[in-house]
Amino acid sequence: MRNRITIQRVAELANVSKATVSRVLNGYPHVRPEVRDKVQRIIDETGYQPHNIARLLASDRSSIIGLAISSSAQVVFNDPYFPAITEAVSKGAASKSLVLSLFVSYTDQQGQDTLGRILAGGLLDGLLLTADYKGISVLPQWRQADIPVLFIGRPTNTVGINYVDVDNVQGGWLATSHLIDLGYERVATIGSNRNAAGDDRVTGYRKALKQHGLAWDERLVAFGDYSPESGYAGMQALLPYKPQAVFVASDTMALGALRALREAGLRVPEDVALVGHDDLPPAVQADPPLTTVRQPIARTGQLAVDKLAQIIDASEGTPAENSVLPVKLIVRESCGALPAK
Amino acid sequence: MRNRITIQRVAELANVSKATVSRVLNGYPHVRPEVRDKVQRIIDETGYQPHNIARLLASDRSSIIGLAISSSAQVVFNDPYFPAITEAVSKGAASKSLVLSLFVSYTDQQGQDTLGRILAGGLLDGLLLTADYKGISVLPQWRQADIPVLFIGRPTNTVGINYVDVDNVQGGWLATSHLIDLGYERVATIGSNRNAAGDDRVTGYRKALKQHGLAWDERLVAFGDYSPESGYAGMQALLPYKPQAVFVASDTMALGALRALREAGLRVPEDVALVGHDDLPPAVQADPPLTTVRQPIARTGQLAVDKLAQIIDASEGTPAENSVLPVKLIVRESCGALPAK
DNA sequence: ACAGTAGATGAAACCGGTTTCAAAGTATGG
DNA sequence: CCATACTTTGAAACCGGTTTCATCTACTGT
Repeated sequence: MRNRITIQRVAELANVSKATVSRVLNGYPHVRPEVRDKVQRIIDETGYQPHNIARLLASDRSSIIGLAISSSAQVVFNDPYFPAITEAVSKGAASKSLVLSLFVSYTDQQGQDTLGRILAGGLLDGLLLTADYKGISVLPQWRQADIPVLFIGRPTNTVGINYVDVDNVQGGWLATSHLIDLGYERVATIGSNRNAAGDDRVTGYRKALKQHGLAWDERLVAFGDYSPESGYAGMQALLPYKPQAVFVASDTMALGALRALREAGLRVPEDVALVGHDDLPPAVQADPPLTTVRQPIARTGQLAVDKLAQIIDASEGTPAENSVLPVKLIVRESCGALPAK
Repeated sequence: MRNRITIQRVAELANVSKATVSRVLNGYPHVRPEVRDKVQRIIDETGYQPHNIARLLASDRSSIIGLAISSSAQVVFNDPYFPAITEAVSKGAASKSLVLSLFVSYTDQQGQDTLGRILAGGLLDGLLLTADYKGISVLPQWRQADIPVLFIGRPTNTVGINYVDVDNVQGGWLATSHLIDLGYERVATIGSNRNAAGDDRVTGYRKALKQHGLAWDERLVAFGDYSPESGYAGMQALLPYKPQAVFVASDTMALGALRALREAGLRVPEDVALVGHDDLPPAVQADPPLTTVRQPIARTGQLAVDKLAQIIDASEGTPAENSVLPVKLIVRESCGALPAK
């Protein structure tokens, strides 16, 4: 960097020592107001900006957090959930003056190597991980780096790890109860067993059935992998058993399910009612617009950053208190509660 | 960091100086093979990892590049283009051992502040910017930081700035020509004038018309903002003028257009043929699947990283040579060239 | 008026690497 | 066999901040 202004230069101009400038910079006490003002003026006049890297080295803090998005293969950004959470985390980080670095596909070999190297290099103050697949657990890399880690979504096979999650059981329950309350009796589901969220939503479905005195019928339960194709296949598997209503555990799968219904010549909601989950943009665009369960993604992202920052600051007593955010039913046309437009 | 192994410790264990270890680490010459081996052995045994931050400070290189995604309001990650390019850039960065940091919404006030601070702090070696809106130009922040910058997509009002783009003129031309070749005569378009890509696609459309001796009819041209809603509105505006075929300048808008057609009781492609642009996942999921122009997004991302890295390394003679990647027509059902399934 | 203490300040060490430079060692050529 | 050049190596400076610690000043209470 050619001739950047350094703290030394500012100190000279203000006739004080580097230490004093540093104190002003960081708002520390023990500086006389007039000195503080003078230094501040010089800083403003020169447009001095502290050199991040140098600051990091000295303070052993980088103010950089990582967001690692798992996923095998191409699925990554196909589900709009990931972009949404990424955006939310990005904004959360900005609001706390943290820099966000992004790692896509940390589960494949190259991703692991990259991430491992970064972690060992001490660049990151903390790491957020999306727990979107079962089997994600504490990988050796970050166990060794002992860096603060927080999962977004509940990891399945790891205890003592902090996470921020939404209440997926409630999601499944809300959707299913709504359908039952509307009078449907053969209520099916297209769930997923790929991750904890999928399990939870099915649990909510089951809970609602039980509570309303309906029996669990294996043939009315299909499983998918959050892709539209799997929703399509799931619906085709359900059709022979004549469901009156279906809770689809993700909007993305619901789009596939819609297509299967259309191809089978069935109308939504007249012949089969549908409720999705997530309330991502495609839900509104669908034909008919999807009744769905809204996850507070923006809040999830912000909260994840806040909690991670908190863990980083605490450094010692890791506050193992996890957060589960509530979800909310959004009624549109696909469930039959509203008249079609 | 508690008790990390430092270069000093490695040097002691190997009975050499820090300088020598540094040479081994960076593969510099002037180290006797046996010394090199010994140092390497110690490094392996201890699992030593150089401290990134310290290295950065000393070498004035961070190996961190930024990706700034512009956009006002909520639009950001609604168009699957952004997630796709983000993923591509992320992988590109990983393949070059660069760390990627992400800045969403760099055009609003907070985003600008954040980015400005980071740039001035000298944390980033280079910056990639998505040129998705007209009016994005060289902001004072990075002009001052004089950091290497590369646009993804062609910026409209800036010269002498490097960019990587896809051949949008060709895209518009391919789509329109295809429709004309299929025998449609009233070929409309839903374009966009929000960015250079939009302009170019319309230019391609116009070029194809001219080349086939068809007249430009103002009433057959609508403009949108890449949202499904604007595609919907655009199609409604076109319908009174009875287009036989429409080139929609993005798949996302095409989805909206499809909905407008369905609501008008028109079948695709029997009544109106459609060609989209981008070939993002929704194109395949659409009903009917969209004929569209495929942009090589993965390659764009990788190329952008490569070029940025090149500019960073060159430091002096900025190679102002820009790249424009070719696009390709993908024929599916919405254009009527194939029989419906 | 004076001991005691709190506040303000600067010098210097430090963070963990890279890079320069001088010195020592080794090979080459006349 | 000696002058010359080239390779190998380590000591020390350096990158630009933060933090410790000692010193000096000013204020408190008696």
